Amino acid sequence: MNKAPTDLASTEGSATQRAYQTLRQMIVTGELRPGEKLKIHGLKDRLNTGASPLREALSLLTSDNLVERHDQRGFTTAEISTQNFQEILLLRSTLEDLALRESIANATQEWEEEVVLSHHRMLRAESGDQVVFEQLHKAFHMALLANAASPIMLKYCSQLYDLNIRYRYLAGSGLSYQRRDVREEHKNIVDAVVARDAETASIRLLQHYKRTGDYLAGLLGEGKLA
Amino acid sequence: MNKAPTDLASTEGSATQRAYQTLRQMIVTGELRPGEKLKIHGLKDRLNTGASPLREALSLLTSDNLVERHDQRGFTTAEISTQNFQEILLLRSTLEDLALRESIANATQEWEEEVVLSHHRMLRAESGDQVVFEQLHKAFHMALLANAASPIMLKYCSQLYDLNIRYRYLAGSGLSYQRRDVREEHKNIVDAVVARDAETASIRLLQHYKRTGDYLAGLLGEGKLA
DNA sequence: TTACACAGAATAATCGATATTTTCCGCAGG
DNA sequence: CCTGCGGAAAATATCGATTATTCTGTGTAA
Repeated sequence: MNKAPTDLASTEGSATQRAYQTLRQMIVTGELRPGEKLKIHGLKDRLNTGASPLREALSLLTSDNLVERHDQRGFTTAEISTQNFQEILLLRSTLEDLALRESIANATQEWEEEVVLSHHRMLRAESGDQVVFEQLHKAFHMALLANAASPIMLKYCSQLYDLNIRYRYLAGSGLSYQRRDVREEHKNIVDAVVARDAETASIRLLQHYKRTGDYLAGLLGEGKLA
Repeated sequence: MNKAPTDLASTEGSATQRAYQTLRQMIVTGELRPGEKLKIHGLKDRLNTGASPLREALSLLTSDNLVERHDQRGFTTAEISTQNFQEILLLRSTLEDLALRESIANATQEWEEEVVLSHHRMLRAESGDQVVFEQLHKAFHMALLANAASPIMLKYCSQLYDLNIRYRYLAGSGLSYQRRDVREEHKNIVDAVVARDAETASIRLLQHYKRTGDYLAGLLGEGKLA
């Protein structure tokens, strides 16, 4: 049980890169609470790395809206609020709608196969570790959009996805009972994509977001976020 | 004549913050060319600051899509391309449309006055220094959106604005002949805002972007970007 | 001629120590 | 009781030097 939280990929990539991945994961999963102060010294020990890579990693996370930088008084994780959540939902819906349509407009066989594959992988991991599942879930959703030749938009979508999933983690796993509906929704999206029906695919994707969004917003409103 | 290019606000704020502002300006105005390698050592001298603040500033710029980070082989400024330009234009149009409508929906007297003021300030600086004018131009456009209670969206709009204006700088000042039309367009947008007519304001704003966009895209296509 | 390997130089990344700034707490004065 | 003012303690930010990595050019062998 004493695997340090930073052991992922012990020496792969730069120290900055490792710190970045680790911190991002810790924030998204709620291991670092919203609004929590991120003290350099403390994290230095926890991730056993130097201050420079740490600060760099935190700077990178700032642009992902996961960390706030307060000049001369350090870093904190981003706060949460219903407003923030609603904004993320709106932006996500807007941008993913665009991206999905572009993706379908450029449809190729490789891309279609990649969508099917990532969907399958996600299904297979459904009963396993939540963190693994969520990674594959993200991979699936990004695969839907990946065929859009718009790097900035995809980057935004990825960021917004993480911001959104953070709320899901904070809500705990009490939402697994929905799994069955969600599964059906995913399946329907894939079907529409394979049929190259952008209109239907988009409507289904947005509904999918709206539903889980409403559910989470409900929890948020009740102050039930852990 | 000794003032280094970094002397702006000699000791105001942190070294990181200063480096960030300076570098951003240098990239946006084209003083640092697209795709140019950003060597830490060289910049250290130019901005006379240490390596740590520099790296941090570059990390921050990465999230603004102005700098690319290549793990273990340094930083470069972002490349330009017509695709990139078109993507920026599309995202900008989409997001600013949303933001402007929200802004108008929340309209207050203070906000309205702020719009009028920033418009006036921009007009006044029209014949002065290009850099000053561009700053006020940005201030005006951001003022239009500022009443939207959506921080992430505003951040994206600000980033996209800078990415866009970079192309304008790269195209040189050969576009000043349009000034008169643009002036009229600005005026019309302000009028629609004051009238709280979201539909008209949005249409005018998007047309405004489309026009300057088409013009710049034309230059880009001809390879005329300095 | 091309492919490969290697050494040396250049550059990036990181660390440890120092300087600077903020925060916190107790105390005096209103 | 509240407010404002030091001054120590903590934390941040920065620097200079060290370490690790990548790049470059040259020579050798197939």
